[in-house]
Amino acid sequence: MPKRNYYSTHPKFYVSIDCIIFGFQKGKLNLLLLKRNFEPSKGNWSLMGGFVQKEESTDDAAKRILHELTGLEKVYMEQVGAFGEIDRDPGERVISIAYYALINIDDYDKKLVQSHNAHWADINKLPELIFDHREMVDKARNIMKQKASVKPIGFNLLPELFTLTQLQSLYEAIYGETIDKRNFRKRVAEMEFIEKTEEIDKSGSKRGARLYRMNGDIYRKTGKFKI
Amino acid sequence: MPKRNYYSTHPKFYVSIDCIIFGFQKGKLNLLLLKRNFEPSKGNWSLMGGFVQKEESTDDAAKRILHELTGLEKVYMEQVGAFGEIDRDPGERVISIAYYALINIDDYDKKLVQSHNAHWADINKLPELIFDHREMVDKARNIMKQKASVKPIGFNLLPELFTLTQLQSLYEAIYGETIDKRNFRKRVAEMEFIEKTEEIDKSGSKRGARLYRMNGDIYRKTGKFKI
DNA sequence: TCAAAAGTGTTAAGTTTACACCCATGA
DNA sequence: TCATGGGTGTAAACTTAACACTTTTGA
Repeated sequence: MPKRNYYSTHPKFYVSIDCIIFGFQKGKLNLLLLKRNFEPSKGNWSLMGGFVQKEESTDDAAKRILHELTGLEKVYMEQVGAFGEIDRDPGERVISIAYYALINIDDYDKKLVQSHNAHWADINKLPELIFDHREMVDKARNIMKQKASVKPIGFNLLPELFTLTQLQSLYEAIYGETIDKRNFRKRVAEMEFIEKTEEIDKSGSKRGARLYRMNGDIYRKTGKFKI
Repeated sequence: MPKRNYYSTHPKFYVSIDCIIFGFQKGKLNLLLLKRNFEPSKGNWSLMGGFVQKEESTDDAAKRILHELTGLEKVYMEQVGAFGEIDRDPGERVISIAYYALINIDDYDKKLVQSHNAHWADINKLPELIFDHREMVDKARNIMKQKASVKPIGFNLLPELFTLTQLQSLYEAIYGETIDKRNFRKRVAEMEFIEKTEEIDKSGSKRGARLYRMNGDIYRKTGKFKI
């Protein structure tokens, strides 16, 4: 069977990317959502999305689309999976690949985000989302939670320097449950790659709290992570 | 922006499915592989694959493609993820979605499998595979291992009635490590949905071994699974 | 009668959980 | 001076891991 025919008897599809963008602020996990200003489903809330182009891999498309919204590069992203129900997009048959991203809420380009009509929403109080975006969010959240318990990906949601209280409240938000402070700090103390710095953060309390830093090199050499 | 234009400015892609088909036999995990009798990469080993069609979801396409090879229906399948590198298929740009399947090696249609030139290969001694199929296999294996430790999906690889020795050797194959027999049986005994039957299997030993059965109804009501 | 797989409990080690008070500081 | 968040250790409960011998039976 010649090449041209082998492939060309089959149909082609639009392939899109949808991004579940996690941020962490004031003790809450948030998602960056767009109010669509185009059809279909104009005026409704959706994930940031876009179409895969000819000259890019799906991973690159996800990076591009995240960059278009946030201005960020080199962001931690993971694929969530492909969503391929026939009528998932009522406008056309589109197969979508979802990715989640973990960003530091201080770093992104606020004007760019505003210009896309995007807003942060508390992950526990999400508005209704278009299509199957809610399903994507739920799947992303589960995958992220699982991974965050076993790999130090959570630090992507924090500034470079953070207090142990911030770190704990991040993990409480990820797991959706409270954690014992003393047990938490005991575990952190055992991880050498969570380094104590000389700096003190006075913004959260009168007394001030020690700032810590994640050291990726130490982690890669020696690290066992478990929170 | 009118519907037709919004979508139609974007390119379309062939979307394929690749199936990682696990079977369990003689204490080993095996994969069902095809020797391709068509271009590209004719004569090389590959996963069973096919193209998504217009009138089917990607999940349905995966079911269809598995059925075409094995004759099986209602098989346990899970998505592994989308593989979207530009040159992953040297013949054409194809985005592939991988699924893994767990089948009982007694049940499939042997003639159909033969007619596709497919063979079982020990997962620890795989031949070289085309394209990015090896990467798909590795990812599928990790996902399956993780899931099998926490949900009773392993039973899909066993006949309806099985001995505890079979069950243990299945989990040893999945984890790639040996398990203590007494500790293993202790854990099994605590799971009410792994039911002892009245039947004895004499094929594996002179003495004979008790046969057990997985009871899905009991699991759904009360089940905690952890091996 | 013996080889081969089936079956069976106990103890030590390690991990996880529960729990309450003092400290430092700015308002 | 006091309200607020920062910081610290111990003991009990539970879970996991290590370990060896007896039973049955067909060849």
